[in-house]
Amino acid sequence: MSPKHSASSLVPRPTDAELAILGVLWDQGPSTVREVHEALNEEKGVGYTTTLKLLQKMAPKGLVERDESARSHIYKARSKKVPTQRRLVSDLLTKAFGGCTPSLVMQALSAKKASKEELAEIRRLLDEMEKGGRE
Amino acid sequence: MSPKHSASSLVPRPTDAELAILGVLWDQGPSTVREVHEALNEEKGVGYTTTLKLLQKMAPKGLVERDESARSHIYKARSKKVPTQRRLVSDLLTKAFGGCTPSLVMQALSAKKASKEELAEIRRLLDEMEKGGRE
DNA sequence: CGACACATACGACAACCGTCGTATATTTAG
DNA sequence: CTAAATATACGACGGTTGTCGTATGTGTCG
Repeated sequence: MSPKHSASSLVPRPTDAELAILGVLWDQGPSTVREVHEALNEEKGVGYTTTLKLLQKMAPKGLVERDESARSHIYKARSKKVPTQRRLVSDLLTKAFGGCTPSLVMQALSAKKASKEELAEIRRLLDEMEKGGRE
Repeated sequence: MSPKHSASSLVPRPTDAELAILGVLWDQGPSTVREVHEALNEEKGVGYTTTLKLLQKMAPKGLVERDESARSHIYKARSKKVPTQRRLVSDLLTKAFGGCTPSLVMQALSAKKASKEELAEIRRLLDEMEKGGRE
């Protein structure tokens, strides 16, 4: 009953670069530009001002919010991890799989071999799902 | 043994509009621009030359190929459906889920409730997978 | 105090995406 | 044969993305 499914499509879908930044923010929690930049540059080399600009552009979009009270502004993810993931996967589901979930799951499983533990985990999810959700 | 895993990253990842076109081509098989255009316009309204231009741009990228022997050129999907789907889902897996497959599967399942049949289908896939692929 | 490090602001830019208008060639109808 | 219909070619454009250089403000250290 509770109106939990707002889905809130006001926030645009994050681009690849934005998603990378959100990933850092989700991992590390609120961070300065420098912290984000350095976490990002472990992998790939990009200029500091690039990260800065990205974060600046993400704020008005509602993807992050910032606290400017300190000299080094603190950025904080505003779109939460799980809903964002769900949104992205849902998007892919309709655009590339015609809404056919098993097909997507199958491709996901064959794209990267999952460990036994992971397979068991998925099985557990299916049990939960079948118990609760009837169609 | 067989070198099936070329993964062939020469073909770029299709964009949203390109994916919609590929979807039509996958469904209908080789088609003229007009056929693609009209199949597409059942849903959304876009100009004929837009579809044309898209297809023209997709050819040099290797996404489609065309037969110009007839006056109305025939376009044919060059990137196959399943590998493309796998590529897209694999992409999302690394970019948004840190490579954690169960997490992606979970979000997929909660994004759109699957029918009992679909759940059973997925279960069957898991069985196959556990039988064949050991980690 | 003065110089240097560091932070933000912001303009610019090349590449790309989706869109369309228009020009031109070819087929077809009358 | 001429006119309308239909096909492709192609340039252009507005918006977005990711990139950076540079300007400017602000702390800090000796």
